Amino acid sequence: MPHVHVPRGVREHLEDVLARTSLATARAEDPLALPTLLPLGLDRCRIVPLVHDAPRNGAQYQNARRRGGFPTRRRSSGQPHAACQAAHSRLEPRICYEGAPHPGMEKGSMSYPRAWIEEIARYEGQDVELRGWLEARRSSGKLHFLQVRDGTGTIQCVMFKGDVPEEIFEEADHLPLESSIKIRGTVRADARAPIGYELAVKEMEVVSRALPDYPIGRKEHGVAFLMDHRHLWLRSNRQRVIMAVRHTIVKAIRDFFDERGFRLVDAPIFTPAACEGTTTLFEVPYFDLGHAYLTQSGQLYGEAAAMAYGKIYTFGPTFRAEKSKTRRHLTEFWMVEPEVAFMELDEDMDLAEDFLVHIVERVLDKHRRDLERILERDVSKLEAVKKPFPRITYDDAIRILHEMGNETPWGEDFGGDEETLLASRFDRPVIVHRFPAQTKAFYFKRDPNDERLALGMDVLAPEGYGEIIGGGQREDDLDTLIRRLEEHDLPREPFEWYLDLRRWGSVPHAGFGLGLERTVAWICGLHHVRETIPFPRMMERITP
RNA sequence: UCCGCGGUAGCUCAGUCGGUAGAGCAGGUGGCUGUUAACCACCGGGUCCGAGGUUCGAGUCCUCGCCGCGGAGCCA
Repeated sequence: MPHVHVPRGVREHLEDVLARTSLATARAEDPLALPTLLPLGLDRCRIVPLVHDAPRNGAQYQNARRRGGFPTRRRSSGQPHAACQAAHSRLEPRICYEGAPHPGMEKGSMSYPRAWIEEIARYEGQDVELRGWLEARRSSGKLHFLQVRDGTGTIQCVMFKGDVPEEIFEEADHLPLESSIKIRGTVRADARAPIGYELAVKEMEVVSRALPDYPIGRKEHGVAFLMDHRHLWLRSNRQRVIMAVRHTIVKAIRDFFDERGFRLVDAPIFTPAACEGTTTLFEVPYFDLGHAYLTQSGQLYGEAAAMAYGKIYTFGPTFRAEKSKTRRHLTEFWMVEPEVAFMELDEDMDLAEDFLVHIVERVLDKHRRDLERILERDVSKLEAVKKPFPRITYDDAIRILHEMGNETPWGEDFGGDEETLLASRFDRPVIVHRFPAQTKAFYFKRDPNDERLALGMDVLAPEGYGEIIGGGQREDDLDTLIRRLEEHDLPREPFEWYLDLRRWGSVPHAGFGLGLERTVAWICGLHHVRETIPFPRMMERITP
């Protein structure tokens, strides 16, 4: 077998879905890769069509097939599966793994197997039961188009007057939107259907009739209204995709570190004092000990863990009581923070770079179609996220800003405007390093070549999404660190344990923090981070 | 905390110079066998954010207050 390239991500994706379900459907970016997937145990693959795809890969597909590269499942009749034939003629191929029954394929009502819309292609020509919610209805007298959503997707169900009992047809005409239903019929491919498949309805059963006034309509809504109805807004197609991308990013983050041997260490949420001192903390009563604070960073604990286990990451919620009312801020957000012993600033930047490239690749691999079609994201902007990222010093950045007419004086930190300006000079994330020490927290190590500078680095996302990563090398000398605490006017007592890390086997070490919500907003191309988390917590919003 | 914008039907909004409160969607009724945010006809739907003021007359002008949104600072 000739050497063929396995597209990055396909293998991981298949393994991922196979771990989750035993019936997997995955896209193959490059049909030539299929033969190499066989050793993975995918020897029972078949090709199914994606009807709504443009036939742009048809020629490539045909070519691969002539070379005998495609495993094709045949029915017991010996005839190629109808879906395979369709794929052969004009459509982009999909890999479909046939294994043990899907956990969701438990027997549906009345002997119809239950199907999920996400995998509806699998059931073409078969009778199935869908369980979901009535999302929209278009009616044409003796013909209803019922748009049904089951959480994995939306499908058009076609109900002809003669095909169902009269009272069911009447019921379908008046059933309020968002009523929950079980609907049974035959899955068939049809170019007129929005997703290429539709259900020819034979039976419908109402599980719960909704009130007639579902608040979220088919037309536009204001942000405030939608936020008030966040619990219902999550049902929309757009929010479904955003939450799916968030999930993929979380998984990509975990996989990235797990595959590199990092230990996951959970930092506490209740902390005795400020980690960085300057920012505002949420204070909560704590028994006889007075007050505790909600963590604003797991980093100090991450450093302790790195001294114990070498390379670690923390991943959890973080709280900031800053009165920030901007599109980039939440009071509760998720942050992942790797920390590595014996690592210095340059390697820290290498790690951040590999990390972001990995995340973007995984999202593109899994969600390219949804990003383009539902979120209207320009994915070419994401495809540009390749190594190496430009690395500029703070001094360079100031020089560039001055060239562009921004007069930020040396020594000041960058605001949103400066970040956007800088990022606009590059087509991929840009790393800014070696900041003036006074702009950074007490624990940053100084640049041995210039005491005014801290060995910190920020990664600025393109397109004005701002700082998504902040990190750097930590001060590892005991006496210097004690001096820094004094300079920052911080109490020493709560930091004694932290100082211990420098008393017994101190080593150079570095790490960074990545804001999950900002990353999701950037990758999805969202205007505001509040859409990236199911129930955002903001300065003036704590419900729903 | 500061600066800017806004608050009119269930939702999104229009409302001219101060002169009887409007549209689309949603809801209801009827029509239509391939719709794609379906379409067509008809119907119901209002504390114009609140309080006070100017005026013959205030959704509209003025003052104060409340709420929301965006931005700054700070940060991921």
